[in-house]
Amino acid sequence: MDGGNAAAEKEKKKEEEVKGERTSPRGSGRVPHDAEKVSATGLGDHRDGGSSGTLKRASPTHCPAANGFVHLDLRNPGRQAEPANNNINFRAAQWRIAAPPGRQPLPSSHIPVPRHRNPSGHADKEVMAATVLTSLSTSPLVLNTSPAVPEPASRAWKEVLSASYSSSTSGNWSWDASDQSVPSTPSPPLSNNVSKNFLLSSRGDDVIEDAAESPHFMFEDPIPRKRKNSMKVMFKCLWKNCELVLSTSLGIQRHVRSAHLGRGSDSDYSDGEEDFYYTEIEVNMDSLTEGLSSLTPTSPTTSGPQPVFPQPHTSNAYPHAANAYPHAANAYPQAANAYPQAANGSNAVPHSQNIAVAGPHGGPSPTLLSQSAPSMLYHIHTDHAYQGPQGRTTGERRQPAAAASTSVTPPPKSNSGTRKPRGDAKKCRKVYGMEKRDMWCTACRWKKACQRFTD
DNA sequence: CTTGCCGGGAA
DNA sequence: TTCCCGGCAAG
Repeated sequence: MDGGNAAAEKEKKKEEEVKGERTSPRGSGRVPHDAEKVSATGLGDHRDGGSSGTLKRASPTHCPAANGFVHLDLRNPGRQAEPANNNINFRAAQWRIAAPPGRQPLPSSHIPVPRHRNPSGHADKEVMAATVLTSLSTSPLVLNTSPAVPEPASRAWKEVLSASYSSSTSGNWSWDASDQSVPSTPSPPLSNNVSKNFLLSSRGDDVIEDAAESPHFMFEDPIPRKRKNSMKVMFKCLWKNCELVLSTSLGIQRHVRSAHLGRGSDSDYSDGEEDFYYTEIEVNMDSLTEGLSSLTPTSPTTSGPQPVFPQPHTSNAYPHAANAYPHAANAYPQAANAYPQAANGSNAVPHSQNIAVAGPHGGPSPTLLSQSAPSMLYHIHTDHAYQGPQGRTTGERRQPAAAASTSVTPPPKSNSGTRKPRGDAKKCRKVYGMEKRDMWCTACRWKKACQRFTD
């Protein structure tokens, strides 16, 4: 009898204790819970300090807008086969020194990535135009900062271009104030539409395509940053029955050329006719990603082939990949190692094969995609990938490289919906009360589903 | 608020 | 495996 009472009392006490404790976390819902878990697993390095710290170390300034462009620089060190651990310092130095002496293959730190990718004449044209535009909007002085190094012509303009980029967006690397004394022609912030479009249409192709080619940068930062303004400019094919949407004008032009105008798919030649067959549209990326998140509840590593839902997939798969790379290269030299895993394990890449499209607005049917050459589809990824940098101006959450390789999100409560509805029947607890807990069915005692009074 | 019980940890 | 409990979510 003692025992029983004691036990009951104890229980009661406990229960009360619990209650007392319970009230406080109330309302916080799952968030803290999950957050806690995340951090516990080491997945969520949600401290800004930690994450951006690495980046900061590499960059002389903390200019947030730089994100989008850092990667341009990052790649060079790699190419030059610099020791990984030297990268940071080396790069930092480069940023300060406009024109390093000697015959560095790539004297300027901001030399754009585009390696030996086959330069399409068209792209050149476009970039040239972009260059002009850019130079118009930035100080001429800035252009001078780009060291005149004997290089192939193509490289020359690229340099100029990149110089402009750097100055107009992340203009304060090191030579900022001193060099550019042209306040009257303020460089457009990265976030504004002009530069955004600009990025998408011209440079986007250039760089992003590269990103696709060298995927080592597509790891890390599995947590897609929140885009504030998630409207994205896309290019939609107007050809009848073809609603292909690509994220780059170049891409859409190629598509039109090859798919509809019957030109060689790789033909560089453009007579401008394509322009009539596509239009610009705005797509709300948020809804895309939202859709995605609900569609891909499981981690890529474990999931098998998934139902094809191309649209959302694209949008999501790439954002983080993209964000990843700007700092990835320097922050995590070993990142390259991590990547292979990601590439193999995750199905992000495979999936993307037929994406290409579609806004949330009940977009084009997937079938249409098949019309377009697969190669086209690349553009969209890359572009999406590129989205990342734009949206993040403040520090964003990053994850250790290791975690990045596995999955994007912590295994979601996959079957949270399966929780069985509460029955009407009174359970042991209610029937017997706390005092007679020993009369409860074991399940009830264990806070499991009651076995005695089932529904 | 109370109650049922899932998910997961400890013994 | 058994037992326990934090905490979510329905009511």
